[in-house]
Amino acid sequence: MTADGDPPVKAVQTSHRVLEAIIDSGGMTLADLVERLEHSRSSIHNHLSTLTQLGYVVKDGQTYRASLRFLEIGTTTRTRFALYNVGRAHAENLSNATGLSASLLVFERGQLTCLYTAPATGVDDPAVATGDVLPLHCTAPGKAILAAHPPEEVSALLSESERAPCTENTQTTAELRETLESVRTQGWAVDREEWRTGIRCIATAVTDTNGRLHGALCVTGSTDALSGKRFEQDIPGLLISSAHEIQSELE
Amino acid sequence: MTADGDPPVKAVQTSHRVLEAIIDSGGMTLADLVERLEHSRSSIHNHLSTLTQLGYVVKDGQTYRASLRFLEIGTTTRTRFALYNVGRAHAENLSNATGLSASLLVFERGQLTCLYTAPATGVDDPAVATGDVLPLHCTAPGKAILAAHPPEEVSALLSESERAPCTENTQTTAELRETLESVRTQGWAVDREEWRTGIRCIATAVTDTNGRLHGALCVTGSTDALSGKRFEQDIPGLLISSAHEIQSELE
DNA sequence: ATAGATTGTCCACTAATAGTGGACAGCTGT
DNA sequence: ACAGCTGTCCACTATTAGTGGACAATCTAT
Repeated sequence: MTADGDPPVKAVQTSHRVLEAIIDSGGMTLADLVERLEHSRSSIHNHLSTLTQLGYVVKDGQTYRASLRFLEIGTTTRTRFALYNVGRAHAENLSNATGLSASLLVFERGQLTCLYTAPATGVDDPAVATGDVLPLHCTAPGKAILAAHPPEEVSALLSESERAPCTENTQTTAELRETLESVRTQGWAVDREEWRTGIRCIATAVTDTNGRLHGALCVTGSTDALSGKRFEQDIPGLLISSAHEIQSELE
Repeated sequence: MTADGDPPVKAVQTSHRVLEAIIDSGGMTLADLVERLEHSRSSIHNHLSTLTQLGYVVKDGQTYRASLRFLEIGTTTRTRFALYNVGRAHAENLSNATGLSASLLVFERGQLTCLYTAPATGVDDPAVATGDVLPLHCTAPGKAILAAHPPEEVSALLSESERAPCTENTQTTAELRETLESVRTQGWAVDREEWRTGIRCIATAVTDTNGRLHGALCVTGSTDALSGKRFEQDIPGLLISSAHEIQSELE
């Protein structure tokens, strides 16, 4: 899937490398790119002008950056997910009912990507925002997705992503294995500051009426907003019933 | 800018064509692509597996579709816009104050792209949503952007986009020219069902304290929610003051 | 305004490869 | 079992991606 080995069309790969460098530096100049990538200046310039001409890159003064084409394509792609179209309204309701941020997530290419977050009122910068990619091993939605797969596949799924601890609370692989077992019987997964300090999360997998896995639904909040009976019972109850509502509307 | 003529790196162009076909059909099979594009089956398959390996495309059963990588990159790119980071909260406030949907838009590559929409409460599907691309000549934010440019550049900007009428109310180019003049003196632009029937919109350009154009702010609603004194005075007043607040925070 | 740095463009050259068409195995769903 | 489509491989050739260097154009800061 995300196999290594050079792709068949190598020119596309080098354009990809140029793009990657631009993206995760937030904008680079030609000279910077020549320095970072192992290609001649003319070659990089050719790729830059190709990407610019095709609309993927924009030149701001001297620096090149990714264009808003990606946002356009991304939001278009999002509407192809039934989980998004059906689940958005339910995420809003869940957010209102709990006072927490509620997110829809999809498992694709071995990655967990957030399709949509209904932010809690007053929260301008939720921990999980639209477009964010979350680790599988230390987040509630990640565990919910893992638990929805056959146990023998789990280690393969984990090898794709990093398994590095994110906080001092991140579970070890052995702990995780036990946790997944209880997630399967319990029906929901939790994350107690295992990903980000001060952040707790509760999640459940979302399947359609045929049992096909569509993704996950989760609520996120600070540890003090998510504790005690609320954390153990009330919120999970609301979460599960939201997931069931979505399930009945899928397909 | 969006100049024609083949880009220097042609393999990237053909990958681009494959991607385009996939995107605006919402997913295609190999056979379909071979039929639509003028390339051999092996070649298209090579591009498909390259794009898949690099993470831009995903195979669902037999059909290829764009991946959520675009959403990830798109939302990352969005955070590089000061207008987004500063304006989001103001758009929320404006939406609450007016009961309408409020959007932030940016002019890039001759296109007007919506960075963010704060939907009116109860509206699940706003007319202008995040990632949407709007025409310049028949929308309020489009006119606001056009009016922010020197008059002699306007026709060049319009030639990039289509100038086709969208509804029976769409202004002719001559009417538009006069309108832009009054937008410049008045400070805001309107759209009376010129783009979508039943939809009205009011917009203003947003500049920073140095006069640099960052984009536009607009509110959108149904014609019955946007009429009379509200449409002529109240809403424009709120809009302009929101824009001034944003301006003072930019830079 | 001027100087220094960076970028856009062009060129000649070569090793590399994108693209073709066909063949065959593997998978999928009827 | 069968038909249809996909993944993979192959040999071949015209094309081209990539190199390095040169010069003009453009931008930036003094």
